[in-house]
Amino acid sequence: MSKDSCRPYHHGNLFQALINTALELLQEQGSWQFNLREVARRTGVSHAAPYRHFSDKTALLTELALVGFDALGDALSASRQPENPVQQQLLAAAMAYVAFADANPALYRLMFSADAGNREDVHLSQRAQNTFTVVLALLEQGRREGVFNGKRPLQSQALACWAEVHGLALLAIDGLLLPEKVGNDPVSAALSTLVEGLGA
Amino acid sequence: MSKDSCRPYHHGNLFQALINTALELLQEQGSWQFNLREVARRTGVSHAAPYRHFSDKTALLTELALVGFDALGDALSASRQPENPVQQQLLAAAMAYVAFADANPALYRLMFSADAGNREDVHLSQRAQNTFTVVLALLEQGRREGVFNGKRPLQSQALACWAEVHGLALLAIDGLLLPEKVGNDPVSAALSTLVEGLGA
DNA sequence: ACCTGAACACCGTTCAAGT
DNA sequence: ACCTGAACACCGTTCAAGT
Repeated sequence: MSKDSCRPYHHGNLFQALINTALELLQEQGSWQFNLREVARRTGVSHAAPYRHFSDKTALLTELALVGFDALGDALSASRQPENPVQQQLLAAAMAYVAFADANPALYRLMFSADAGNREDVHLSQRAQNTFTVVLALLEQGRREGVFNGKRPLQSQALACWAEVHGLALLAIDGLLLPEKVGNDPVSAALSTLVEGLGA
Repeated sequence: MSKDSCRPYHHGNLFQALINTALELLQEQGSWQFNLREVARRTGVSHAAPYRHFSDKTALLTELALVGFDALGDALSASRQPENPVQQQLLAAAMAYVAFADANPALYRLMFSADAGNREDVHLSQRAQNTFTVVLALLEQGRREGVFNGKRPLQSQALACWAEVHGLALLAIDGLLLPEKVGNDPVSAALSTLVEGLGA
């Protein structure tokens, strides 16, 4: 995309290049257990170069997770169809969510694993909370329209939705959603069960 | 517990001793990213000794996951109170489930992470399915008693329950259930929302 | 200002020996 | 039959130099 793309870095933006390579490795190896040395190798720099841009392997992983949350946010935005009834909107958002996780399993896992090196990174848990916000908005709309009930606190219902979707995403990623056992569209079926509980 | 517990292994059952040490490290470090060498060290054997009992670090991890599933099964059994109405039983089982995950975060994560080295270990996914079975039984009972509806296929409802509980467990583990935002008992509140969807 | 090469400590794994 | 010690390849990280 830039003027001379034969040797894009070495004095271009190695920062981005490293992130891209790392995303590739994440996808290929199915986990964040790749080595920094190979990231460097694949990017065409010495194994010490990344340390000029990331203090740590953990720092790289954190950056990847942030990219992931942005991408998830974009996917959810893209799936929005405000002209539909709220139930359908909620379903559609949930399907888009699970589809994202299914398409980027290692990235999705990384986003949520305090396991990695993610510790209590404020940025991360805040972005995770943003996902939560999307659900909240739809639930509020549903209540205003009288489609959803107010039996439970709004926050509880939102949490129920998020947990459901998060759980389905992870079960899907880990190959625990066997279609023979659970029907050909387990996700929408399971979600419908939940949405019924929200009905007025 | 055996006759001479001063030096329990060296010629006792090193197999079990290694597993126990590994479980400790798992709990302490909060992830399966400990090293085999330290497991050996803490167990009082050379770093090569474990390879006499486990072909691999992955093999050890798989064993830990199996232990975990057994423990989870025990926890669920212990929480059974057949005299209560089904909704309460379902709630109680779910609470026990989340409590287990909360008490053994790293172990619970390991149990479900294809991430580790768990690959498609048949034993594991089968034990995971067993958890699923418990839910199925309760749902069936609920239907027989006319307390739960049959709007959706049984399998879908069971999946919805499992995903909900799995999702809550992981959100709890990863510290995303902030009590200020979500009430003092987010889990039971979220679950109630789901159970309402099952009502006849 | 950014990158390289050598170096350090450490880990997973193997294997020839030891008891 | 089970364990040890040395050894190998490899990784994360650092740092003195290079441009």
